Amino acid sequence: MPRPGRNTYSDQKPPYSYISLTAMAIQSCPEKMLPLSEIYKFIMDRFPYYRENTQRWQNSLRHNLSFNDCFIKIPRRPDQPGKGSFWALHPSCGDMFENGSFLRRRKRFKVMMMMAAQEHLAQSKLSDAAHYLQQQAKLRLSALAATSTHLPQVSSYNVGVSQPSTFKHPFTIENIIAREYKVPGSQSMSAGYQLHNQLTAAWPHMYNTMVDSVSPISMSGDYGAFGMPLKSMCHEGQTLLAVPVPIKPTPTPVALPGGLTPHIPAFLSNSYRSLSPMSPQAATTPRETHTNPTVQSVVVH
DNA sequence: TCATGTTTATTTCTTA
DNA sequence: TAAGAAATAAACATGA
Repeated sequence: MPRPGRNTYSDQKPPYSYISLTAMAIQSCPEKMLPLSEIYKFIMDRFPYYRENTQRWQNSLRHNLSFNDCFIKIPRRPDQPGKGSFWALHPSCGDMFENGSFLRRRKRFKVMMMMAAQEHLAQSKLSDAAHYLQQQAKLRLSALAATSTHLPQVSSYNVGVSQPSTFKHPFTIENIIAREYKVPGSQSMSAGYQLHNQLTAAWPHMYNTMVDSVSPISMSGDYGAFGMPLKSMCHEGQTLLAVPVPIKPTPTPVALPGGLTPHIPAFLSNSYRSLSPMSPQAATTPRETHTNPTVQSVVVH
């Protein structure tokens, strides 16, 4: 963490968007989910810039949480009294910032299922939308289960083991944060894995049942395919189909306005180094995710 | 009452 | 220059 003074975040706006700041906060905690107040606290603790004009940026941050599909709201359990819900990262949004810029994402992370359903309807007027949605829900469940089990491999990077075939670019949100915020027993867990646990813990009777048995899933009522209350998993009119769109490389690292060398917070410094042309990761992983796009990560949950 | 959450509108900025 | 992402503002609803 930079010390207060000139050219630090005390008097400069950090080169991170609210989305990335929020993602950092969420990823920094072992549970991979935080209430709004804790997200505020994380940001203010680490970025003095945000200790002022709190009303302004906190409103923006709340807007981002609601507006962006990369954030999902997790209701508190009855035994977790408190105000507001927990916020977590969508399991499929880990490579949002893979171009190295925390200021702008490659493409807005969008979840869509209703849109897909509508398109489906448009193409086939005879189709039954409810049946279609039900099938989508089944697919999502299968994919979620798969995601939850394979994602942890991703963070093997963090513990210094050799790269598995599922190696993921180090410049992902989970990798950015994980290095510095390793928590015993959780350092090898990815957001997706964590989310699985969150959901299991929060709604065991729904989640476990649904994952275990691919029985027909009702898309009506209060709960969705994740065993989560539907409203908490998707916004109205949105879908759960995660479709980050392919992007073009943006190899240049983030530079602060005025050509200053970015003063990287300690918990990000490793990631920044990984952007260096001399960095082994940067040198040996020439944007493999372009060819692998994101789109391959299109999650038909 | 206040924190939280949603939504809409507008402006600014970056990138193709 | 247009499109899209992000920032900002504001109105409103809800719940502790």
